[in-house]
Amino acid sequence: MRAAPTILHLDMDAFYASAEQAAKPSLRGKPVVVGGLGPRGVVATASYEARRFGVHSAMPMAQARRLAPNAAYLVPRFHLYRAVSDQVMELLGRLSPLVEPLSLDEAFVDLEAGGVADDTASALAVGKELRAVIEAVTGLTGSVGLAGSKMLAKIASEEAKPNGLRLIEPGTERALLAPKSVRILPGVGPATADHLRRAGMTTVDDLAEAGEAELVRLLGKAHGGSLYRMALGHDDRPVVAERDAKSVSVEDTFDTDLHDRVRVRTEVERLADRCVRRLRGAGRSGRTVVLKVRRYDFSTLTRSETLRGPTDDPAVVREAAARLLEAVDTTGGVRLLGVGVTGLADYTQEDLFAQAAGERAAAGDTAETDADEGREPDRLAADASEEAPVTAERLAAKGWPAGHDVHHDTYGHGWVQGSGLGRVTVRFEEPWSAPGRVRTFRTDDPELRPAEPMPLVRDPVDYSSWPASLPKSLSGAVPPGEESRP
DNA sequence: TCTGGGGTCCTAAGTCGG
DNA sequence: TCTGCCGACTTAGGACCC
Repeated sequence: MRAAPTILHLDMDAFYASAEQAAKPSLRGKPVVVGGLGPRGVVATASYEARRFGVHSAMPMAQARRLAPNAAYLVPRFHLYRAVSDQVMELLGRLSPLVEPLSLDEAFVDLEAGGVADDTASALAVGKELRAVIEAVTGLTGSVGLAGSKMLAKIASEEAKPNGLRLIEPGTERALLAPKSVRILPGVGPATADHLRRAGMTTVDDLAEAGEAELVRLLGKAHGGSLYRMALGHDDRPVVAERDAKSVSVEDTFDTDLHDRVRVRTEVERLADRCVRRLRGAGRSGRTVVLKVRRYDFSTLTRSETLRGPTDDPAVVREAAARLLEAVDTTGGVRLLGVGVTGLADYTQEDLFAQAAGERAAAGDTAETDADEGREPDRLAADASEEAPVTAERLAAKGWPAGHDVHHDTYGHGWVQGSGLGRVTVRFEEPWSAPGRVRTFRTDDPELRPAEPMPLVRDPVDYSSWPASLPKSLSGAVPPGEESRP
């Protein structure tokens, strides 16, 4: 814990949903839900309007639709969110070399390391300016928390939400935390909270009173120890600029459970290839291959195999994943499959061919069946015959995903409101236009084609000299007295 | 009509070599 | 030679985060 509140936590407000509302004037002020639209989708982000209906992230989409049947339901557009996120992170980078992104919409900044703030007043000033500049540049609002540690800065931004700023003065943290639920501490999820509740602890103060020994007894050395320190308001984790990824993985949940063993195998191979593509894209290789299987009853198991050296060879990963699958009982159906690689190393060219051959030989030694003989023909047959059935409905949804931008030669820029039965409904509007009109076309209308998202802000102010000086258009843009929201 | 996808960290058991 | 101990490593699973 440092003496001045110079750790900043930024959290963009309902990020995906807000970006969609900024891009689509007709959705502003309306409930918007972004997430998977398939039968097994969940909510990624709900706008504040949708939250009033009880919709929140991680909720099954079907449940959200029951709660808010009139909300707009959109597929996430990560390209757009990443572009906005890059703008925001670039601004944060001007404040300090120590910026730690947690996701597309969240980051810690060490203001002291950046030399832009060293006391309460300067930290507050930076927080205010940052919020104003982010809104001017991206058109979106974010909430800022300032405190002497990461934990408290994050709690502060949580309390500032939406669209606010909150500072926790060093020295006040213990009293501030005491009456709150244990759930606000990082690392306390539903399972740990339940564990603690059964031991009679529901508030942070209960944890502090219980003492370290008791928490370690309940939760283990690492978890119990760190929780005790957090309960006292102690958190000296540094802001870490770039940390290397430790694993790469891909997974798919299927709309309906897979029962055919051959199909399961081809899906595992597909996932292995996708995983390796990502691995190579990051310029890494890995030594341990992990297979993840979620069964029909949601029970999940993982199987892993460590190779003799790191690889980025798709054949090696594919074969390891296939070997792991052999040992898994999939009767009853498979809901999700995943393939991952851990034990990452910086990519170095090795004798991959020899390694692939070696793994094949090892598999031949231990397999109970003569899998090697049957494998190749099986795979070819599978590729030819096991194509997923594609309905017209699904094709339409794939071709014109809800929420994506389109251009029509006659009507201009718009976005897909919905599609199906050979029709696609488009609303014609731009981020800075008035709410637009809706028209329906055939899905094969030659004048209609997919389009790139438009920038959310038409005339970005010149902020290139920030934070040395604030652009003229922004000075005075911060409403007075907003910094202390209860 | 349940429950995504991408990660991180921790624990515990078992194995192996010294 | 037997036994115990220790550390490193592998594997599986669970909890948590956004």
